[in-house]
Amino acid sequence: MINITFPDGSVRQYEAGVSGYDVAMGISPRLAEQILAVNIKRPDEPETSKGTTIDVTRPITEDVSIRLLKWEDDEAKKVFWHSSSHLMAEALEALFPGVKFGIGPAIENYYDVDMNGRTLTDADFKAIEDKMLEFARQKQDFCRIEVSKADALKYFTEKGDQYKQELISELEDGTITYYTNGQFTDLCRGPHLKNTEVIKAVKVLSLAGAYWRGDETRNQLTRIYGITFPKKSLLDEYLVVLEEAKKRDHRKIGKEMELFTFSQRVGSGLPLWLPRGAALRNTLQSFLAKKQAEYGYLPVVTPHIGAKELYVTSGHYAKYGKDSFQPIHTPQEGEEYLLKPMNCPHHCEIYRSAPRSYRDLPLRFAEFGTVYRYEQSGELHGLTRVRSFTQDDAHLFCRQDQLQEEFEKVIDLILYVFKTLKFDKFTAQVSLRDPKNPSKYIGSEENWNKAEQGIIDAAKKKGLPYVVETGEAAFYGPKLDFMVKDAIGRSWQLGTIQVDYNLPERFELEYVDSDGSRKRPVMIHRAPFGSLERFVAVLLEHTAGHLPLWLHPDQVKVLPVSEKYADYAKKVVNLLNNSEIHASIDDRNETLGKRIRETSLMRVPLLVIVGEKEQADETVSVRRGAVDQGSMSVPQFVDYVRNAVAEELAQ
RNA sequence: GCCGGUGUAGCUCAGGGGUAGAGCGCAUCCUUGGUAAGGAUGAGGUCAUGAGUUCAAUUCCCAUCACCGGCUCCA
Repeated sequence: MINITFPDGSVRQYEAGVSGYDVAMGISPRLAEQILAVNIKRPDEPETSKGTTIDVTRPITEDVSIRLLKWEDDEAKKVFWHSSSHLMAEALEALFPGVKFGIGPAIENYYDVDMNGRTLTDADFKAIEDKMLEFARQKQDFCRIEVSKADALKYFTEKGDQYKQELISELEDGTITYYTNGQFTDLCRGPHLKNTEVIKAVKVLSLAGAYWRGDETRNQLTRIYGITFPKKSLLDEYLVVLEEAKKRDHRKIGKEMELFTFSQRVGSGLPLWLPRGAALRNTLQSFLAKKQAEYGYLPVVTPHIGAKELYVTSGHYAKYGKDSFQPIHTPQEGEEYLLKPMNCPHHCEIYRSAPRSYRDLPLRFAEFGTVYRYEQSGELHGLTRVRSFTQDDAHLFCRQDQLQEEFEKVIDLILYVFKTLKFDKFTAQVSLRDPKNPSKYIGSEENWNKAEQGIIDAAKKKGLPYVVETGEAAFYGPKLDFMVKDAIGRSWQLGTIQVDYNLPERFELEYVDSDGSRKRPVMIHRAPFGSLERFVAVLLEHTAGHLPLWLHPDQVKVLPVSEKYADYAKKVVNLLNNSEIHASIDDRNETLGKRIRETSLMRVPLLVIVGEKEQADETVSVRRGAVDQGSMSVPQFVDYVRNAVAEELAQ
């Protein structure tokens, strides 16, 4: 007999070998129907362990704590979708004999397949969905089978599936399992559903190419994305959510709000900022510039090009020269210049422009620097990935004993920016070297260790929850990145802080220490927004374009109802302009309702209606968003707007 | 760069071998004291670009470019 502990703490005895399904059945048949998987945890596992998720039919042979997982549990969803991947593979094999399978992982809803030369298009989706549903209704059981490595290799060799062969050859004998459903057998660790019956709603979503094992030099497989649910209504809801998310797409909002555009003639990945977008950018820039001034940053300005030699010195040329915009040549001297892909080398030269004393440090050079990077055509994406973008860049040069404090102050600054803009759902990511690939990086082992430890210490000290990603470091140093998700859940890097011991060496940067000796400063690269372009994009998606009042490029609209009030309206505009509040006047003869509708589509947060019927000359009626604020005198109104902006900034 | 898709009026899109349509928007007028109001009239398009097949191409074929979803990459 074994003891099974339930989440409420109660313990029941069962025969060894009892399954999760049996346990559930003992409680109620209805529950047994609902559970998709079971999570078990042995008493000797540590507190933090999440236990192991297994098939509901797997025998349980020892004392465990048990959780019966229903659709509502994320672990159960994974099992459900993983089983759906197998169902899709079965459908594909039935429809297109000879296809070979790569990987259909549990965490994402896709399967990579080699279509054996056949091209799949979205016209095939319906057939795949129908076949999947057909198989699902057959109530195919998922059977777990343990096999030897030799047998497994033999099976997939005969089947001609080189991908599974490769996977198996890397596995250890004795740990290999198959799962079979219907006519389909797959190498798989599991766990899976009891049977396919619960899969009621199926949608094949999209196709993509994906390199086998993420390696550009290897075969490209067809990745088929899909989604399944235990109820049709859940699928419908999911599709609605997707549609809603598309409405928050910054490319759509940017067009509607007339913030930015692209021109085929200017070139792809080169954004054109329209007047309203430029106003938004400027507001963001001055917001940050003001804060940076408080933190002791010194604004600098550098050119958009630099001699090739500059980047040879920095090491960027060796690393990225071939994949960059190619050098600009001069007509006579045969000089070569590069469009600047980053500001750091220029700032290093500013540091070098004068002898520096330990008393001068830290020096913090800040620049809204526009940089140009040749991104592969397929990688371009709205404003989040472009070929010309403006970094809110700064480089801090400090002594080793100042590093920790400076780094922490940068974290404070970034948190301040994120908080003010209400980015509460960010992830801090510590990006370290890939220890398996040392040739990717420049600089000494010792410096890397120092820099990596410094970042981790600072993040810990600031109480920042972070995840560690190895292999994500820049080639010259480790990073602390702030990641934020867009409308449909894609993760983008915004703020970044990087510790760098390498560039100071390459540029032979020095300062004279208190004992008269020459020392090398440490450098911190940092950008709270990351880039204005990407930041605006994510900001728009987070707010669905309903920007905070203080940020809005068209904060106030003044709308005279009829022409006879035009003079008065102009007076209001002047007053507003003098109070540094943006206002515009539009005296086209249109109905008020129409104008309100239009401005709400434009997401103007504050609307002033001038010259309404019974109003005396000295009052305006004010609407904030959808809420009527009543009538107020013009000076009252100016105060009102000032206060509203201050309120938003203070929050 | 790679795989798949898309490119028709300001926007969202339909159409299809005989040089184009809808809804919304826009303009003018009428109606209406109102929060996405109604009516009438009208202006907008070398159907992404280039070459080809054809008596005839926006429609079919090919190439290019741009964009969309992924992969790879991301200083």
